[in-house]
Amino acid sequence: MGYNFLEIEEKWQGYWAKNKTFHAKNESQLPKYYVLDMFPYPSGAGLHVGHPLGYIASDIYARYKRHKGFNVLHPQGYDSFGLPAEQYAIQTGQHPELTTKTNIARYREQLDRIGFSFDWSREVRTSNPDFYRWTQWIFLQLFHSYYDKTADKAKPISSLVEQFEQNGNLSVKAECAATVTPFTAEEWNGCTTSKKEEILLDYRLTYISETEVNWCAELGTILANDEIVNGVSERGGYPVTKKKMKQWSMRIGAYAERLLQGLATVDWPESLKEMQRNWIGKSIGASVRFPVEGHQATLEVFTTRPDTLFGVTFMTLAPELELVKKITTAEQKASVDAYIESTAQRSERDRMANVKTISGVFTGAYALHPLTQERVPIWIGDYVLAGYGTGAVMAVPCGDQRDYDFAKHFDIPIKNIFAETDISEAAYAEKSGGVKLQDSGFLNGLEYKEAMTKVIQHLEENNIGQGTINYRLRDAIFSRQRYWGEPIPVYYQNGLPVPLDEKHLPLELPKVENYLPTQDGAPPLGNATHWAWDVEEEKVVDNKQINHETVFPLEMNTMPGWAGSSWYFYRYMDPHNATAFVSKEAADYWKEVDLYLGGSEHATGHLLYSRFWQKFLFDLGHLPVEEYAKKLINQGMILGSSAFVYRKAGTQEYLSKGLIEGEQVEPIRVDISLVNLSDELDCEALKKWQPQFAEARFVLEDGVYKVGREVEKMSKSKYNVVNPDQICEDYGADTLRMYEMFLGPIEQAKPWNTAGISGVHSFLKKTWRLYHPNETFSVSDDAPSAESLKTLHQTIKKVTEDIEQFSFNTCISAFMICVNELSAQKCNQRSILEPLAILLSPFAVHLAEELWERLGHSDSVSTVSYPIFEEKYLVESSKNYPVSFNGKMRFTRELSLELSPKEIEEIILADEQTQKHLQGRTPKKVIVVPGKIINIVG
RNA sequence: GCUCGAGUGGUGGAAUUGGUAGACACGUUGGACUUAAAAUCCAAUGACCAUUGCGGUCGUGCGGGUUCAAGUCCCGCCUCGAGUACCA
Repeated sequence: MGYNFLEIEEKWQGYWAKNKTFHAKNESQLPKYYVLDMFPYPSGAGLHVGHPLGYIASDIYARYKRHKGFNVLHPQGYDSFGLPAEQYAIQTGQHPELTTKTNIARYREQLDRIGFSFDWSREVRTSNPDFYRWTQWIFLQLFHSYYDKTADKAKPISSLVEQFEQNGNLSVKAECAATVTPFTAEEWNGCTTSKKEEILLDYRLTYISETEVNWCAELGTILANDEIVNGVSERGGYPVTKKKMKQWSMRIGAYAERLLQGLATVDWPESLKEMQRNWIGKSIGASVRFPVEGHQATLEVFTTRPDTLFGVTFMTLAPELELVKKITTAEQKASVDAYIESTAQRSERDRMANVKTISGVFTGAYALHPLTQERVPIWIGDYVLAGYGTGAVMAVPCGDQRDYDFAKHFDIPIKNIFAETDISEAAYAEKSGGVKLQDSGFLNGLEYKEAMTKVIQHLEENNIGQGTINYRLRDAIFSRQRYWGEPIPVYYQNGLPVPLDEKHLPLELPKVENYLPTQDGAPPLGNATHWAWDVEEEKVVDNKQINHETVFPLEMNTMPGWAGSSWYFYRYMDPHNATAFVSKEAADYWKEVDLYLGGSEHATGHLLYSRFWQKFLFDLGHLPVEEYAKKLINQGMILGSSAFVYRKAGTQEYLSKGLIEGEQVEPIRVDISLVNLSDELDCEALKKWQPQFAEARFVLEDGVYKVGREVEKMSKSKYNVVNPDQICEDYGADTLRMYEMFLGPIEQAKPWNTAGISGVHSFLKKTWRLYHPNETFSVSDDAPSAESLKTLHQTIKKVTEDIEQFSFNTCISAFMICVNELSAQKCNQRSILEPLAILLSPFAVHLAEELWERLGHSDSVSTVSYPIFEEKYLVESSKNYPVSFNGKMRFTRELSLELSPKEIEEIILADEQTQKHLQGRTPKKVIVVPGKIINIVG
């Protein structure tokens, strides 16, 4: 009877489904543990071997925690709204709802085959109305809230209204739009309702405003900063330009400081935290106000170097700034307009490519230096970004390289305020180094640090500026001109958004004929005929009924992909709740995610937005903790190994890899299924694969055609996809699971290489044979040998330590050593083999179940809580046994601790160098290996 | 440019965190079993020298340093990967 993995795996997958083995309960006396995977986008291509890597790792840990006696929540679901799902639908010409459904079914089939211990009764899909109802609900909470800077938390907007009614906004410290002007209580109370609404919109945590956005015409939508990579869209790689549009945004900036501080409290990879810190981009400095000569206007700038204020010789504004048009003089108007025009047309990518070229125009206007009253020319230049700070800088060419380059380029004077420095070649940008200020009025003779304090104090006393902290993090744009997303639950009355009442949720996505995105940015929901809100009937009605008195148009933008994924992990706790997004009891019991596994590509997207929503919902008292993921591990990507053939330029002749040296060849990707494990190509199969190879002639080396290899991302278009189903078919899911873990550390990116899989597979066969020594199952009830006990205990120790540290590759090595040793010992004792089956069960999940059953148990091994995983047992069993050597000094390192003083002396006397080193002192501990002293302590 | 991270056999990767470098696996070579193949088992496998007997020398990207002891710590380089990109 051999190891029939196909039969065994099918049997146990059926058993788990039937018995709901992995069903987690919300009531339990056991301690809880929540293991979460980042849920997948159900794209059309199905899973490749890279996708399950993280799921396997988290599954092992979840199963391990169950054995340790925890009530484990290990759910799975689908992020089924958003660009990837929609793009696939567009490509295949099918409705996204349909493609999403079929894709999910395919994913589920593939996932089931790998034997995960997910509790599928808790499955969520972000595109289900039951789910997005609560996404919309959270949106409404944000709409009805503002950020109180004094209390440093979000509060209901009603409490802001109360303050306005009593004191206006003069004493209110709240996060708001930059354009807010001060008003008194009288002024507020005198406002019309719609004026009040307009003002409140500047304070709401989600708000609508005219903003400069990243427009991607190909995708027909705007994109958030984190959806743009290298100036092109992350998805598809299409060009992106700047465009002004009315958009919903999320005031994530209000949480910048807390998002930064919170990182210190979570166990996340340092590199990922660093990415978030950089993205938030905190900088400390000052705001300084420069009056504009001959205008009412004041130019406010942010600078990290207020100490260099006396070095200002010009100002630079971002060309997009409104103020530019107001202050430009008649003579300069033509050139300024031309410059504004040319920068507006440049795509993001052009901008990035031309970072080195210096461009700008003088506006003709002058600012007055707030300390010296000198006239300072105002320029515009595209090296100043409209979106950062106030979109204006005070230029100090002697202290900043960009200002220096700009000044040199346009022949603007440079004033050196740093004593004894040479700035003939470059600016002096150092902050330290004992350089003193000169030509700087009351700052003369001071160094960086003192000058900073003194100048900020001076600015504040004279009301020309103040110490300020600035963040790079910008508010997140929340509207997408796409069909496949959550409808935003608002309608428009008098041009102002009015939220729906909670009781009307979900606002369901309407059916439309044409869901394709448009080039001009008109949302596809514009095609919906049934998309108006009747406030009297309180329901969605036909567009024809819009009358702007009782029936109003509904919002046509939808939410971005990150909306649903920003809170889904709480829905798993209580997935069927119809009255709350999660019940208080469920949230209090499960509390937070204990272990979160996913890729680092979400560092500045999902992982930041979800922390923002978490903090917001925490502020409002809906959630028990401020950070939702205690520990996070990034799994590295599994890459593909593409295969190449080399066509001699202009011919049908294909050269084997070793023959291309010095030849003019063109590498062409071929499907990796046409290549065997030794990189040899099946030439006949290639001819049939694609017509372009039908006439191919192959030039062989050593009788075979060798292909070239290159490691790159796994993708259908690169013909390098390895399908997990095929691996399961050939070797079994247990082999797949163990091999993926054996490949290397989980955090590391690594290419898939099927060549090594036989090692893991034969390990499983060997394990099987351990229980079936003569082809039939047989274990003995005799007492185990000391040797076998030692092997088992060493394995328990090593495996436990390795699982705790997520070092699954070394853990599997330990299993291999264990089984090899037990085989050599001809061990067949139940008292060894039974614990071994349990130990193996998080890894070889199906095999362990089968062995467990054969050992005579009627329950599932997955649910067994066994003392071998308990520390008490572990400590006792983990004592190291002496290892004997045939030398003079037969000690293990552990034993050397027990050397008597006399023995230590003997060892020292035997070694001249040691005597010299010790100089008569007596060591506490001596560590010895055969023939050598390797450590002396004391 | 800036910020992280990494460089170890033919290959993937270990190394108790300063203590016998190369665990485990793949690959390769030889052997056993077999009519044969597959499967399985055994042995060898960092390089170089020696080999009837022991053994020896060099070895963790490069160059220095600390230490009885360095893949691991410090200083200076080189290469690769990731993130970010005029952030004032």
